[in-house]
Amino acid sequence: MPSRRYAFGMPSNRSVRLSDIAAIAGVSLSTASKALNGGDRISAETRARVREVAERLDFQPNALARSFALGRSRTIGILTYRAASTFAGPVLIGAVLQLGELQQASLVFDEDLLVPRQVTDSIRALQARRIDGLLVVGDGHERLSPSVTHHFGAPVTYAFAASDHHEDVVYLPDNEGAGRLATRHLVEGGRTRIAHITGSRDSIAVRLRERGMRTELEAAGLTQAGETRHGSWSHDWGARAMSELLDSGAEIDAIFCGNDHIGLGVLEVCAARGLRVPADIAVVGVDNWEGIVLDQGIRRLTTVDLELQRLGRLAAADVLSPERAPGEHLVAPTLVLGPSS
Amino acid sequence: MPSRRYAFGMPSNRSVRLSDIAAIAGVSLSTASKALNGGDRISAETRARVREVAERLDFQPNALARSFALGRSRTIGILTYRAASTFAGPVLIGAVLQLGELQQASLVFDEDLLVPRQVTDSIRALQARRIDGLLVVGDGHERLSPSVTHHFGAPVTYAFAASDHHEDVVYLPDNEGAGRLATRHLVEGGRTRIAHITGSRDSIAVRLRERGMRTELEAAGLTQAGETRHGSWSHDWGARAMSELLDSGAEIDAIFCGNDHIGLGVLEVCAARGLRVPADIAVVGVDNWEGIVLDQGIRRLTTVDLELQRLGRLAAADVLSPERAPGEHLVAPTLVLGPSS
DNA sequence: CCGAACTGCGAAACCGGTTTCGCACCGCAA
DNA sequence: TTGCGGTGCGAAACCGGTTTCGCAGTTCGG
Repeated sequence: MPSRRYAFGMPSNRSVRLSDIAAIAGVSLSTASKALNGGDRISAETRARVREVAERLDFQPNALARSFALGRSRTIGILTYRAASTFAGPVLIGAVLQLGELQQASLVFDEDLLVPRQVTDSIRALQARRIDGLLVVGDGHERLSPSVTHHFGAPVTYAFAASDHHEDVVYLPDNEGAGRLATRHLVEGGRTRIAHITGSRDSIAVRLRERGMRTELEAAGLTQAGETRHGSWSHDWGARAMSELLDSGAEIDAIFCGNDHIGLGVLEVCAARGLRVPADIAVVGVDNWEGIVLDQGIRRLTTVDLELQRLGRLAAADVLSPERAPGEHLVAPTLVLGPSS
Repeated sequence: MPSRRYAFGMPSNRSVRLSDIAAIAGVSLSTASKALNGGDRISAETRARVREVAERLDFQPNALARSFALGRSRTIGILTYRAASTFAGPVLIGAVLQLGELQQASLVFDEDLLVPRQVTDSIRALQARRIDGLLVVGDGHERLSPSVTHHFGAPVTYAFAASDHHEDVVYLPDNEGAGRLATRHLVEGGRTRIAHITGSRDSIAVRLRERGMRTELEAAGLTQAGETRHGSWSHDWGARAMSELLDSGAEIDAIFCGNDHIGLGVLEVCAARGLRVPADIAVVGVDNWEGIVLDQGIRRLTTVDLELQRLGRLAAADVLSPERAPGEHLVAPTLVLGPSS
């Protein structure tokens, strides 16, 4: 961002109104409005004349007046649950950026969806602002979000949150697809002895990723190398599980890790034991924890990106879409290649 | 988020208007307005009666009509430069959450501030929406952002961006303070031989953090252990620099790392060489890359959090503040304790 | 040649608040 | 009693668009 000023007019003390355009073009207010908004029952010449004048005077209709007249605020409400968290953050950013591209403002309330009193207040505030739609951003689909759809006349979409009402429109990451994608990548790389180290069995995401792995292994006619090792999402767990796995004498040529913390722990053990990655062992994680890498040489792990930001964008676009399909929409994950496979 | 519905009224097909309140309370529109908005020249009894009616009918003034009448959109524009990046993201999230708490909508345009054409379009769109203020979110203060302040009648604040106009209101992380904070923490822990491994000398942040370290060392009557090692922000560089440092035979009991990638690389080398952390060597990073840790046992590094989200909040609140002080505002970093010190 | 249908345009209502300003009424001092 | 300032309230203007509907003029078919 080098120093630079943009050639651009100062904001005039009194902005151009539609009535100014009408007067100069020699037509009435209603005709000018129709000319600019593409209404019918107007001659081509008149339309052209009005548009020419509007262009010349750099007419920008007052969005406030327009919103008032049309009853549409061009604002989408966003109800988040711990938006600052690692995973909800990208969803929120994607949503807000997408809405901006669609010229929609975002009104974000971050509430604990567990506290009805707070949610009630937020809902009232959103209703008063006459929002054109609502996006509910959760914290994954480990738990169900209470449906708020029935409070609004405007469309409601759930992102990264499983609503407890099955007719709601819901966008979720495809965890099972992530398991398939990682496994397929390893299989296509010629790996045949693939182990799995992941988080707690209580997590729905863990079970879905496992299932995806199993599906893909079966499709390839392979069996998993040993039992899945369940633990926590931490680096330490990844290192410990990997050590145990190696100590057990299991023959493995690849590890699918439930997330990148675990994956980095696995990498550390490989380095310490002199195993070459990816020559001896390939490692794939999930989450793209290392993020968008600008500098070269930072990324260490091949990983599956759940595309949370894109999920936010899709869900936000959905709120404004004329055709909305009820039910769950899974967002396809992508493979991010790193030096570990 | 357990399954649960909120007791709450359906949106009525026709919402309550101020005229309804006025009619029921037996007063005129203007009186009703004054009663609710706290205007003067109205008796206490009338005010109470009107308010009671409004309360009873659950009156919520139409925000669109109000905005139109007052000419204030209750919307703040946000102009970002690569909002999806690792560092700008938290700033944006903080800003958006803060604005929500202040009942302000956010209109976000993510543009390449290098391309005047795009910025010009965004500025026009923001002007047309009659935004009440503008927040410009940059990508740190490595480069100057072109000032757009003069395009708007509304207040403009720069967050995580150094404007090229010195009278602009700018919020930046206190990188020098981060260097001081990390160093002081090590000194107070009894460390006396502190080395520094960091990123490229070209980076302003690198130089500021170095300066902070130097200041604090001098205050403690210490000297830095060896020369600062400049490289990249990567894990690999951290590991390599640490190995070289140890091979050189330098006596050190602490490392201040320019960021957490480097810090984690350093930790890995310590583990490989059998150095006990923090007994033999303390390590401190910057960025809080490991983020908000919910599970126990995930964090490995003591680090300095630059409080980017809080920076976003402060800058957003500043836009709406009646008293805005021109110039740079530095946001104080915080120390996040981990097992490495 | 006449009536119906269609075309192009404008007067006016409407969206729902806020704010100005004038009127009626009151108490109080001269 | 008169004059004056202050109080409580309401009629009406205003914010700047969109939309309805009616009128005049034209075309066209019978």
